[in-house]
Amino acid sequence: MSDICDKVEIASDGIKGLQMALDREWSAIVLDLRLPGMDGLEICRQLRAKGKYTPILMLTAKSTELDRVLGLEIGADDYLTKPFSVMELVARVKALFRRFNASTGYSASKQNKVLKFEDLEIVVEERKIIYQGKEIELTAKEFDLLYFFASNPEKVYKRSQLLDQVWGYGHEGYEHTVNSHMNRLRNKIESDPNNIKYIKTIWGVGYKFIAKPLN
Amino acid sequence: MSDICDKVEIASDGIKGLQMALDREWSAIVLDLRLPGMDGLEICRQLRAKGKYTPILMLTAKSTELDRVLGLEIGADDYLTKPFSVMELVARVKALFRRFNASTGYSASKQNKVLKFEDLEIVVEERKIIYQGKEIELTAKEFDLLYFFASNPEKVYKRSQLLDQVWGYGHEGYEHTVNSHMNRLRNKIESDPNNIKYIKTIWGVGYKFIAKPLN
DNA sequence: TGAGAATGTTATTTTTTTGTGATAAATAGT
DNA sequence: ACTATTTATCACAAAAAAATAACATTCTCA
Repeated sequence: MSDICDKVEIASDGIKGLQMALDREWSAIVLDLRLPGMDGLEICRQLRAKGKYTPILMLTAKSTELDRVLGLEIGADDYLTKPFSVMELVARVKALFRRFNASTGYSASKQNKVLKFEDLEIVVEERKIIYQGKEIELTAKEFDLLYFFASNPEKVYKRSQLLDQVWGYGHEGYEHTVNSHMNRLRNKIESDPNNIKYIKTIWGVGYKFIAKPLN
Repeated sequence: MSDICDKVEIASDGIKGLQMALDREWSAIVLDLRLPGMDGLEICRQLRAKGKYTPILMLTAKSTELDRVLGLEIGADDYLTKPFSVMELVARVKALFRRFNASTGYSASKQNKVLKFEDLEIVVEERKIIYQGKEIELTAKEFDLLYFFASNPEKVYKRSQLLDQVWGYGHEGYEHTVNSHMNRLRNKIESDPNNIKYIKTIWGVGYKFIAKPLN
């Protein structure tokens, strides 16, 4: 989140959160429906009733249509159902910024448009990659995984971390699912298996993206 | 300003502003000469050089004749010296609208009135398309969707984004409504379903318009 | 106001993706 | 070299997503 925020603060319960929201000006509020102290809907309702229109992103485990309508009617601006990935959360918060703080917002999304490496280009907005000069089709998960992974070259990720980040916290699944996806990615962007250029296995730990960014 | 505009957006610096001006269609641009990032004159020059003829109202503190002439030569359509009253600004913007969007009161630039692709032409002012040499009837929603969509080739849009942009923010509706419309559009402009030329599905995400603009 | 068109919704079918299990290969420790 | 552990590979079935078609509702305009 640090790439889109100057300052993040967390309230440990609903009542404190409401107080913070009222006391100061925020760019956006991420609000869990299920909270100790005071219910998320109630907070939302009270904020709006008191004339605070800070953009609110509501998080919830319940995903029924009823809840959704209720949440939005009470004044939330967007809504995310658990489990969600960090990427998704960041994207939604960015969207909130764009919608409500127009002047600042436009830049955020246009930044980081293209990740460039030798022989590999990741065009985020177009969700496509260009490998060795030609476009390669990736599935949604493949793209998300590669994009996240390639955003932090040289950093080693454990499989569990990749699951958390790309599949979403709380996602129940096996770690070796990551293997499969890395395998599929390698088939698409590692033309010479004896000379790995991008996706390196860190034995006993996880994976590391090893290409140098060109921009 | 709200009495004369549907939507106003503000760029925080010159470079972002130029990007916004190029990315989308605007009825008019109010441009400050003195800007962080990129000079107003330069923006004006670049826009015109790239074939964007959105009406521009230039604001400036300097009021010498030289600046004025330079500003207009470079392609600004009107000019306002600080300090100015809001009334004056509104009046000038209205005048711009009158001059440039006379009959329709809507679409802006002289250029780009027609989006041209191979086998497909979108005539914005007449809200009609020409596919494979002959005119095809589109309904209102079909046209709006196609027009918005085709204005940004290669960019991937999620269904929710299309709903926001074409149906309007706050529109309550199902995402699969978009599917239906895309389906109908495809029936009209994709004569060979095995060889998609315009409307590509990005599985798990949304849609992308994939034809290359010809102008 | 009423017929026809446009649009939105629902249900069904088709397609694509993706998670998983089985097995093979690779690596590290002894 | 042998074993235990980790990773790669592959095929397949389940799940998810989208296309399609049929239906219902809303909107338009004569």
